[in-house]
Amino acid sequence: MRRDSRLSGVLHVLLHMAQQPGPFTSETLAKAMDTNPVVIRRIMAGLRELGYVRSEKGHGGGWRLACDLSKVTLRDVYTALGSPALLAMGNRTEAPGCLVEQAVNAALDQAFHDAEALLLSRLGEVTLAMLSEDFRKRLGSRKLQGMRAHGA
Amino acid sequence: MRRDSRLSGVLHVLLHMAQQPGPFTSETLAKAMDTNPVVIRRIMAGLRELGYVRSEKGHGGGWRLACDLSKVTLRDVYTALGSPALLAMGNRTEAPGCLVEQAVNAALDQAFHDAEALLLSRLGEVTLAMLSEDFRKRLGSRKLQGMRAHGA
DNA sequence: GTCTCATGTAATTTTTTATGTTACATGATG
DNA sequence: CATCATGTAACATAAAAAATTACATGAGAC
Repeated sequence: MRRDSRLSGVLHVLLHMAQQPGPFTSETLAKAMDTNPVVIRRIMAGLRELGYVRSEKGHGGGWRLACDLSKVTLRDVYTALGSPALLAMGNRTEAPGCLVEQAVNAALDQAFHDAEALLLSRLGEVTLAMLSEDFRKRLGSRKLQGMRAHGA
Repeated sequence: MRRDSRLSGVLHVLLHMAQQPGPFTSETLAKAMDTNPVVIRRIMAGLRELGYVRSEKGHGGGWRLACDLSKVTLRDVYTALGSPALLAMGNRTEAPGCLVEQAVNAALDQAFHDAEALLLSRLGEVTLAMLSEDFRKRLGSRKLQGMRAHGA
């Protein structure tokens, strides 16, 4: 099963943008994510509709954060992507006339629903600000490591 | 994201087999599941290795249940399929040198892991016998409905 | 024995969907 | 008005599940 990495990707972009003020062109972001500018625009379009980012055309244009990072959760970002499927498994067929199928679907749906609810709940607990904070902490650690490696 | 329906499919087959003793040919099962006999054999192969079903060649051959339905959980069946991916989303890349990527992955992995654990736990709570029981209950309801429809 | 039936499995094709790419329109700035 | 950047549609690519084809193997039936 191929796994959808758009959420991971867009979070990556947003955190990079949180480190510097300036506007970022799709091309710049695409290079940082090792993908294509059009892919960036496609992903960011959903975020813009919800007001998380802004875009400007022409000279000096590009993408800019337009939200309070402490107010936006990973779940919000997920929603901005169009709420793609969370689970890799599904029922063989909806609208089953077969009673066996109904029994199977009922059992699986229950388990699937619980797992999705938990996942969404977890995503709702983490804000972009928390991620950014985590990133800075890691940055600090790496700097220390580097100093130790050079004999400081 | 295309959703893997093998678990749903194989449960369907097993429950159908639980309703009658006789051996079932791959072709019969395939027809009931509206798929191809080879797909059935492929799916059942994993179950056979774990001893949940047996197969016999030649005249009068076919597939037969070989386990106590009350001892086999949906999680066991899932494992027999080779434990395919449960979640439709994943990290953009493993082994990330980028610290932003590390921060993002850490947050997502936590949420993903929790959801997977819950799903597996739920699947482990349901046995094939329970599903079979649920099916019979539904069968009873439908019969009653039919009788009412005919004015009984 | 050999004919038929059924599984066992490799190889190939189809289908679906995320992703990548090309092309061109629109708008903003110097 | 020339350049830069987004906005999109249209098309190409890639990966994986599913379906299909083809043929080998083994087990009764006659």
